[in-house]
Amino acid sequence: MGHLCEFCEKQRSIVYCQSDAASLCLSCDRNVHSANALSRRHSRTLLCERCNSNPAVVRCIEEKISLCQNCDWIGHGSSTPASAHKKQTINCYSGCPSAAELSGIWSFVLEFPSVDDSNCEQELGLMSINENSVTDYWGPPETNRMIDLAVASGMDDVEKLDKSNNWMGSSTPVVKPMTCSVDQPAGSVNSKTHKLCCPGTKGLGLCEDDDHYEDFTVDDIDMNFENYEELFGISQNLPEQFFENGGIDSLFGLQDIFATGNNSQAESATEGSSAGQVKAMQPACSNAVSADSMMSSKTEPNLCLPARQAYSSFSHSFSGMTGESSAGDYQDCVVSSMFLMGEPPWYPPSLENSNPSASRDSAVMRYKEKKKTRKFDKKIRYASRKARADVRRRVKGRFIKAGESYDYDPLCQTRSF
DNA sequence: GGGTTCGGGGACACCACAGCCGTAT
DNA sequence: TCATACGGCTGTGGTGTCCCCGAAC
Repeated sequence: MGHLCEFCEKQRSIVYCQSDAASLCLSCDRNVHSANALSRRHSRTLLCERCNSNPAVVRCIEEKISLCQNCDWIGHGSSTPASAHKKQTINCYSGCPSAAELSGIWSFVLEFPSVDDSNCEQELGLMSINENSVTDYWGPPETNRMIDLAVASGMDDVEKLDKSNNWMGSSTPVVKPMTCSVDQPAGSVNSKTHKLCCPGTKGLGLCEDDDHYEDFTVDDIDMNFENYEELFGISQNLPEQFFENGGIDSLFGLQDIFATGNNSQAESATEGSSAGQVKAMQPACSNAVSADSMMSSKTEPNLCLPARQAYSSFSHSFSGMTGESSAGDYQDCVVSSMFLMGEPPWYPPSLENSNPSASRDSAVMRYKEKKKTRKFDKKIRYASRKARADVRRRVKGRFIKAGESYDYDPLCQTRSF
C-alpha cells in the first residue's frame, strides 16, 4: 500500500501533480483538476512507486514499477543487475483524461484501480495528446531556448509563452515527455548522458535520442538558468564541452579540491553549514560527489575569486532550500542533477583555460543577476490567487485598487501615467 | 586586535482582493 | 441537523526599506 491520496486521504495516490506538489489518487486527480481551466493546465504524471514522493519519469517494464529518477538511478544503476531492464518513458499530462485515455498515454495504466469516469466526462475533450510534441518540444536550438525559459517558469509561463511567442506554432503541448532515455540502462552516465534530463517537478526534459542530445538543453527549473549560453556566454556546444570539462565545478574551479585529494577538507568544512541539509537528503548515489562537499568547497582558498563569488552565490542558493525539500526538489536543478548523476565527470578543466577571465566575470555577473530573480521553496497553495496576483496592477510593487492609476501592469508592461 | 564605515544581500512589510473558514442565525 | 449569511483571515507578486554580516580601512 503506497501513500494515501493527499486529497481524499483514502485511496492510494497514483499521480503526482507538479503544480500542486501533491500526490493524488486518479479519482481525486480528475476531480481536482476538472475544477477550472487553470487547474486543468496542471501537469501531472505518475507517482514514483518506490519512494512515493517524487514524480515518476520511467517505468521499468520488467519490474512493472514506475520510478522517479532518483529511484531509477538507485535501482537501475550501471552497477546493479537491473541496469539492463527495459524501461518506458512516462509522459506527463494535463487536462482531465479518463482512465482509458490514460491508458493511451501509459499502456500500463490498465493495471491501475478503476476510476469513476462519471465526474468528468464532459471534460474529456480537454484532454489532448500531442504525439508530435516530443519533436516539437525539442525543436531547433533557438526554440529550445524559449522552451527552457518556459520550463523553468512552470506551466503557467509555458502558456504565456505559447500565447506571446507562439513558440510551437500550435496550441499548448499537453503531454510533455518526461525525461530520460528510453530503454537506456539507468545510471549509465556517459558522454551522452551528460546531457542532463531533469525530471523536475515543474519542468520536464527529454533525452530521447541523439538528435535531441545535439539540441541539448538543460532543464534548469529552480536554478532558473535559462540556458548555459545565456548564463555563461559561451557557445551552444557548451553542454558537451561543459561536461567534458568537468561541469559547473570546473567552471567554478572546484575540481581543484578534488583533484588534490582535498575531499576531507571539503567535507569537514561542511559541518555546521546550511549545506548540511543537502547532505541529509543526499540520495544514495555512491559515486556521486556529495553536494555538501561541493558546497563546502566555497571555503576552499584555492578557488579563484570570481569562482568563489559565483560559487558562494551558488551555495547560497542551495542553502535556501529548506529541510522540507525532497530529493526530487534537487532534481529540479541542473546542478543537483549533476550531484545525483551516477558518474559525475570530474575531469580536469580546460574550459577555464579556454575562456578569458573577463568572460568568466561577466558570466558570474549574469549568474548573479539570475540569482536575484530566483525563488525558492515557493509553493503556490492557491493557484487562483496567484492568477489574480499575476495580472494585478501595481504601484511600486504594491497592489492598487481597481481603476486607480498604476505604474506596472503585468499584462502589458505599461503604465497608466 | 578593536572600532568604524561601506556595500551586498536576505528578510520582511506593504498593497487589494477573491476565496477560504469559522461562527451565528 | 442542515442551509445560509456574515465577517475575519489568508495568500498572492513586485518593490522598497531595514537590518545583518563581512570586508576594508
